[in-house]
Amino acid sequence: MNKGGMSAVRHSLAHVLAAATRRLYGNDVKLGVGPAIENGFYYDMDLGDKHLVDDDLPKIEKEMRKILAEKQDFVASEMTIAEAEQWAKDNNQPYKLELIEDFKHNGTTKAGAKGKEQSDDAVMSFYTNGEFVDLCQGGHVANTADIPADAFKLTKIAGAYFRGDETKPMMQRVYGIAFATKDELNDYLARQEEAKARDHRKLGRELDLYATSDLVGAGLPMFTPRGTVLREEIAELSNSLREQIGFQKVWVPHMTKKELYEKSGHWAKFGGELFLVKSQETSDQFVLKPMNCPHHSRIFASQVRSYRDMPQRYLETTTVYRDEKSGELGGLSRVRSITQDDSHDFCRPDQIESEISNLLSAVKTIYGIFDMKLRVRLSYRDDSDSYLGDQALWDSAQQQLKKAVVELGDIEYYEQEGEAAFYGPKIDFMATDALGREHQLATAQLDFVQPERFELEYIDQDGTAKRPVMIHCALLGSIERFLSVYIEHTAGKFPVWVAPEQLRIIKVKDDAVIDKLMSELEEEAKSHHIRYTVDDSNNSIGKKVRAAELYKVPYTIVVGDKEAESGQIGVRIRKDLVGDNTDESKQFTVDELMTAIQAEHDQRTKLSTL
RNA sequence: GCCGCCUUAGCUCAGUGGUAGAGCACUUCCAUGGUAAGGAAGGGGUCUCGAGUUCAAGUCUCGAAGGCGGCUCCA
Repeated sequence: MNKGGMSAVRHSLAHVLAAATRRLYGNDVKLGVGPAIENGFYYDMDLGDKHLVDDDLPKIEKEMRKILAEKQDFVASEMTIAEAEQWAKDNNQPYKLELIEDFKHNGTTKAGAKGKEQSDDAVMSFYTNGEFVDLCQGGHVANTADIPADAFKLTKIAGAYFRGDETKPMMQRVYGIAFATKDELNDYLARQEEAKARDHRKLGRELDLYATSDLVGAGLPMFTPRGTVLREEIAELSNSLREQIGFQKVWVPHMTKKELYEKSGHWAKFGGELFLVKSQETSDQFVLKPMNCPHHSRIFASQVRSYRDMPQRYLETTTVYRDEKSGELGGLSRVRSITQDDSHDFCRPDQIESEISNLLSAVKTIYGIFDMKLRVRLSYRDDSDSYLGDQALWDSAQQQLKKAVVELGDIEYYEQEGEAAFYGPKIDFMATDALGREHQLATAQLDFVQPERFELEYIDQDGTAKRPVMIHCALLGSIERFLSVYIEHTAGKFPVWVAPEQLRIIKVKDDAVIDKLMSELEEEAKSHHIRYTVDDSNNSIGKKVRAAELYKVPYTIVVGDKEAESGQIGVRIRKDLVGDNTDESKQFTVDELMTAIQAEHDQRTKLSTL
């Protein structure tokens, strides 16, 4: 196999997939596009009235293996555009025809791309393997026998608009994965299994963290006592980090007249996503707040601000409501009630760098505590005129952003033009989880437009009114989405400081002496502010230990005659907390145990000191 | 929103037109226990909802709601 070999294998497999589907379902199968993708390939097909279902995949896969065994050569050929058009018409391939037309007019088949008109003698390339002919740019293996027959698998069927355009017909996309060897395929499948086992929706149920109800509605999760501990510990961490850099808590109501968003410009842009609330008393039209910045800007504007008062830093961890399209909801990662750890920093233009610098160190600290690696993207404007605000302000702000990132040090960053919001440049943080997946969670965005729209001002040294810059920032993004990531990152094995239940006390049997020790343990746990539960149920010890294991409780103790006599307690510590050299016989006195757990609990406070 | 699949006990799931099931969980009883499931009995269902086909519907058809996968990766 030559260089870039897997890409050729995957692309060739897409052709074999289409060829096999045709053999099974006839040449009427209309073809869309069939590229190689990361780890695999897909082909978009339109089977007319026939709809592929999951059970069809093994049949197609079998046919594909037959084609591989036939050792078909991939043969390149060319046609002029006119010949290609005729070929598409003769073979009833409307989607291919559309691609050819695009090529004819733009010199590329890329959707929406603009290029130059092609001359009549321009040619397009075709590839033939066996009886299967396809318009194709190339990048194939020489022969189907070059494709490892035991290292690919069709995985799923999905609907996909032709070229991702929702005005175009919906086709059926068959996905497959493909690797160089069977071992790599199996590794990949094993990783998928691991991801499935860690799925936050599964763990959310098993660990009793959140619940949903049809009566409440889609995308509106509720948090159980355990889940609420998680939420609040994490929110409190974010709050305290921001308080350390001068942010102050504020509070705003959850509904507002829609005029606020007309003024901010959000009504025009996001109106369709707002939940409307109708007053039965007045004619006012209210909405559930979809963001907090307009409110916070009203707090800023509630007094005359001097340059000495700047910056004004507000923080609020609060829920906003957005009516996402129903198909985009799922678990905790996409919801309609979104709790943001929102912050708004109103500062002078010359304060951007120091403010950003503070926020950056808060972000770095919090992801350090979560044990997630961070990568930073600096998103700048490009030369187009789709950005609002003064060019000089943009230039200065972008320089200050970069300076703050560089001075923070020890963090990977890259710059990208054209990725800024229309209202200002921003910094996006990509966090990597334990399975190597990247998630965009924290952001810091500059905003030159809202201060303008709300006519925010402060009085400068020279007595004139100046416009502040607004910085939107969230360390976690949304608590719900963050939790979905964090649950999967930790596989539910939460560090002690955030664990909903830190200690489980299992009672062996009813007995006066044991009960006395139990009371002592409970008193001590309370005075050390440890989150504990007592299991005095009528079950076997083994079963009670198992229950504690399944809940991934960090510390479990069994209290019976032995403990009551010796005053020493053997502690079962969750495996990931002790490493490999498990010393299960380690004995503690009651006081040693409680002090040790409290120390673990307090670790967060120490870590989160900037 | 659109395409496909799914929805049966609190949970995970069997049940292919003819009397609603299992395991776990729950309750009670027995066992008084020693670090990942002790034993027995019991309670629990408008088969998501609505309409239709049929002598008969959990099962077939249509619609709604909810869930899952997907809808940018250059022929």
